[in-house]
Amino acid sequence: MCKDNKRGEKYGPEKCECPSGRMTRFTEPCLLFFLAKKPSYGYELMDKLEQFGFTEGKPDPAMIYRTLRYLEKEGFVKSKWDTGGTGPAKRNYKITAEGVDLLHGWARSIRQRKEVLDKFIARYKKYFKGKMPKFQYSSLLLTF
Amino acid sequence: MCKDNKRGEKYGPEKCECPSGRMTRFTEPCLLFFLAKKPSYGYELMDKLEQFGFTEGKPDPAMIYRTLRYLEKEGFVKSKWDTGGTGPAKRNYKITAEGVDLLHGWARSIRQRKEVLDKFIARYKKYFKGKMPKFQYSSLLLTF
DNA sequence: ATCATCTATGTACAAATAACATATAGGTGT
DNA sequence: ACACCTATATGTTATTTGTACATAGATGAT
Repeated sequence: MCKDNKRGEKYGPEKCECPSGRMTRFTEPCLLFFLAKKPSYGYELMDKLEQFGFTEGKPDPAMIYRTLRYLEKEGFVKSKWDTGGTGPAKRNYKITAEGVDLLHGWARSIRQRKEVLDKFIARYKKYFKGKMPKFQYSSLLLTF
Repeated sequence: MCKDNKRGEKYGPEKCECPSGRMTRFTEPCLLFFLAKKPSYGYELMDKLEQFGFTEGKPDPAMIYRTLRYLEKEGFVKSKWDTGGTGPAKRNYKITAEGVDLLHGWARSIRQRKEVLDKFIARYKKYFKGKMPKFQYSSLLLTF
């Protein structure tokens, strides 16, 4: 993410042009997907998220733990303390049938979202073809 | 959007399984794109946004007008009152060179985002191939 | 053995973003 | 005069994410 980003604050006085670089609403489906493949725990899942573009010095732990506890509260995952193995105790999560359903819902939404982005990019390309510039906002990570 | 959606409130007491159906952070790039093609004004732009999936009884006017004023404050667009024509006066917006640059930045981010979504969908498909279910969360619009 | 470091989970608070409700006002048709 | 459509705008709340920090067991080095 752009270090000088003050732009998030759209409705306040700050000023910076770069988009904010969030992984908006993407943590939850990713966690569900990884848990669908294999039970795991927060700290390990944090690393796996890098596969989906959460690359900036690791995804925020707060986000991961919060999301996991939320998912458990709603019955989409279940956890048990795992005191075996090395290091501090881990909270091991398994996905439930409801969680798998939710993941399917997410997949569907993500596909729709992707199609909208495709459409945007197609129109953008069509309009700007030929006059593609060197980008000014170059080092941005994901914006939304 | 799902009418019963109470799920946005993830960290509160409410409960509903459906993703929230927002057009997260997409208004700004869309507005910039339309203005790059042709000067326009808020009310007209509102209609055009439906082309990109803002279908639910029109996108929130507050969102459009606030984004436009934000963009003007930062110099990405400029406006003039247009009192000619029928009906109340319109505030006609034109994109600036800086605005076009910002649009390119957005396009880049959107492309990156799209690639992440592609990757997610590919892995999801690979893992669930064969066992694709009838979706339980069926009537969702865009989630993020 | 105490200190630094890594693993692991978590909370509190603040900032950013979007949604919802409402206000204002000119124009058009009846 | 009235309803209705166009057009812009603001205030407040709800939702989501980010930043900072707290806790604590294990491991290895001095």
